[in-house]
Amino acid sequence: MSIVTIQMIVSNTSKGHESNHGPIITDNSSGEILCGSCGLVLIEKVEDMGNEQRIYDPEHYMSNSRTGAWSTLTIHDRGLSTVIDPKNKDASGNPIFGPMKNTMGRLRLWDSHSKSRSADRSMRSALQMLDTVKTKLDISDAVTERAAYFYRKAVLRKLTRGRNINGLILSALYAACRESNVPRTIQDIANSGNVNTKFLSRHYRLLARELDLNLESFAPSNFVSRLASISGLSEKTSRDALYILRQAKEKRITAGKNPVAFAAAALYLSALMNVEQKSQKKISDSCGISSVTIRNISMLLRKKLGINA
DNA sequence: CGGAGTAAAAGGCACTT
DNA sequence: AAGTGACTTTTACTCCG
Repeated sequence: MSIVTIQMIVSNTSKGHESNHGPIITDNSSGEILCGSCGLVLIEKVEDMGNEQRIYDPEHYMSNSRTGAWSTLTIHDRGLSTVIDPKNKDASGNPIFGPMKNTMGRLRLWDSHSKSRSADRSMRSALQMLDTVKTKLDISDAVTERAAYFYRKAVLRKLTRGRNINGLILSALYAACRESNVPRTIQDIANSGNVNTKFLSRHYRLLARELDLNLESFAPSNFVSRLASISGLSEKTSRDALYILRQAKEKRITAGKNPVAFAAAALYLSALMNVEQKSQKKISDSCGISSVTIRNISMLLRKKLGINA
């Protein structure tokens, strides 16, 4: 589909939207088309938003790409802003003197004011938070973009009014992780963002409800390698734990329960079988699940899967 | 101490009033 | 907005080897 076609569709469908919209942003995975200046979702479902040409190699791609740098959702103005150079030099590098110097100073001031005091000041702080947490938890750019997208959607729905920005941006990140199956718990994200878990889960529920997000919970197996390395368990043990979890999945006994708890219990059992026993308490301490829960779930696994350990 | 087990409290969820 | 009930998890405790 070409840009021209998209613009035709946009002009036909965007009733109530200003006709002078900015660059059009497309979201290939959800098939949405957003207005680049106000973020309004113009079209909800579009088929085949991929590049028109087939891509054979990077050079070929670059020579066929029609656009400049990717417009990114994770910079508050999508990387389109300009900054007035703080050095008092003109375009050819000669110093600026006298009244012109004062004018430049005033322009710079206005420029920075427009950035820090305008309506998107909160957007800046949100995206800054997103960036720090992304770095702390080693989350990919793709997932972070997705989080920024959710956040922008939340802003459009006016969910930010009177609400905590950190709560929403962190929920957006958690939602993006859930969607992309990047195993980060609410607790992980809450810790990195210096907010408490209850606060974050409250905001996440709000976001999920308002944006009609229906995200699957993580599979227990996602957490096995991480827990194994925290608790210092062997490769063999985590492989066996994965095997246990696969059986548990087949028996459909994991639904509605904390996936981390299942991962922990499976590791506990497989550690027993591999004679590198860790006490329930030790595992519980390192994974943030109570020893009672580990006990209960490992009992459940023993019963349902016939494990004698 | 490690583990099994339990009662009671707390938290979250869907649904109703 | 408060209440209800089914459900999961935690807290705090006892008992056993």
